[in-house]
Amino acid sequence: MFDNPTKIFIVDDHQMIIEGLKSLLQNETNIQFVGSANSAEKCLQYFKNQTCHIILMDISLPDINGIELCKIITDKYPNVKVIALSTFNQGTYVRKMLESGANGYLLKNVSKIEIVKSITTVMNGNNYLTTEAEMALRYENELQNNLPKLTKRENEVLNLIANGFTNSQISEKLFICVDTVDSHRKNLYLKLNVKNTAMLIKFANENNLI
Amino acid sequence: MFDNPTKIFIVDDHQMIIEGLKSLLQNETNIQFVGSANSAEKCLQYFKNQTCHIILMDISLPDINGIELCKIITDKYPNVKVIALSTFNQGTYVRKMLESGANGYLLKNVSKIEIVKSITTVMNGNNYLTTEAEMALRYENELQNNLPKLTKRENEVLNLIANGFTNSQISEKLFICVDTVDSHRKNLYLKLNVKNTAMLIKFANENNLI
DNA sequence: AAGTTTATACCGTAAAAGGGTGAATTTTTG
DNA sequence: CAAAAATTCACCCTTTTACGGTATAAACTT
Repeated sequence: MFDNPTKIFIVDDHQMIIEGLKSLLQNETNIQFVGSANSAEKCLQYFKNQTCHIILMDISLPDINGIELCKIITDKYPNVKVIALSTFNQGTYVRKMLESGANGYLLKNVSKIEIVKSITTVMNGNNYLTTEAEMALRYENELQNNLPKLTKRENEVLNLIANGFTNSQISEKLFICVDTVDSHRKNLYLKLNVKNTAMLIKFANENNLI
Repeated sequence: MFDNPTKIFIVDDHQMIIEGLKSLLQNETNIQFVGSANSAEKCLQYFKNQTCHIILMDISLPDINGIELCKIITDKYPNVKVIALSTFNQGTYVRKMLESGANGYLLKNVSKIEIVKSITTVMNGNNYLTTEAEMALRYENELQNNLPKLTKRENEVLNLIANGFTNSQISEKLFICVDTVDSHRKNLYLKLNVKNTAMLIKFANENNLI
């Protein structure tokens, strides 16, 4: 059976990565490298006149980030598939890229075999996540579910506490009664399962609540 | 004037990076790629029988890290120069690599021109740090100098506070009077220039004191 | 031996912890 | 749409902790 080669475009601000990818893919007969860009702007320029099947797209770009670029591309050119390329394995990034229309997520320590596999998978209409990305995504979900949601007010109070304000100072800032601030503080302790200021701030810091 | 080409060996667990570097350097007439390894072990294997002028060495390797590998190499083979390759721009890494005998430090977003420049510089017997690495190193020094030293006791107390223990609980743990614990706490406030628990924990968290 | 730092300790006032209660408002949901 | 739930606000009271000075013996620096 004869297939047209899959046309690949690469977006990465690191020329080294582009060269590496090209080099890794150059012996694949059914994969054709059609171009590359070091920035989101240059990438968009390319797609004004030309196209491809799959973009291998770095998340961190100099102008706008990969998440935004991915949104633009998948919106403007629905036939173009995006496989995200990242050094970082954070659930947040994986989720955001998928929400922005990406069909794949690879880490840069990927092997040649896995790149080819991801391209084939995505070309067949399925999503491809590298094992680590899948795990990061799952971990993030669990984390998110276990973190109780704080109300706007509680978040305000938490941030003011973290910045060293006392209950009475906070009450002045928010134009509410000291007792109310104290209530919020107590609710924070309850929700976050801590029993004093020190634990509250430590927990909040570790969970990026402040 | 005729020069022998500089022999380059690359150590990186990301095949993509190796391919990229090879690709970037392949047109340089006075640079010769002699081999690569994906792990510290394979790197050391190579040097049992062969050698090179410069190793481009990733800091994060699967078996032992680049810092350790660099120590071993520069110790065993003093004629081999090492240029560190890192995705991360942290002063700590830069310092540790230089202490381990590296002669250069590049970030992976490096351009072809800068790689060649770093190789030339190091071959001429000088050190080459990319601008970002130099700044990170300087910043780290300033940070270190501006952080007041805490005494053993103060550190103990700080950690116990951060873990949510009250002064009286701490006094029981350390077999000292509550007032003494309180004094240490006050000294911490003074040294770290904060005025309450919340700020103390926030500061300590941000500066990796706990 | 003199001076500095560290660890220790006491007192008094202000603030936070911890307990409970309750009511008006907004949001969620059946 | 109305009931249920969550949010925001407010008050009271007691105990504990925080935080402001001040001070002294011990342990290091020089």
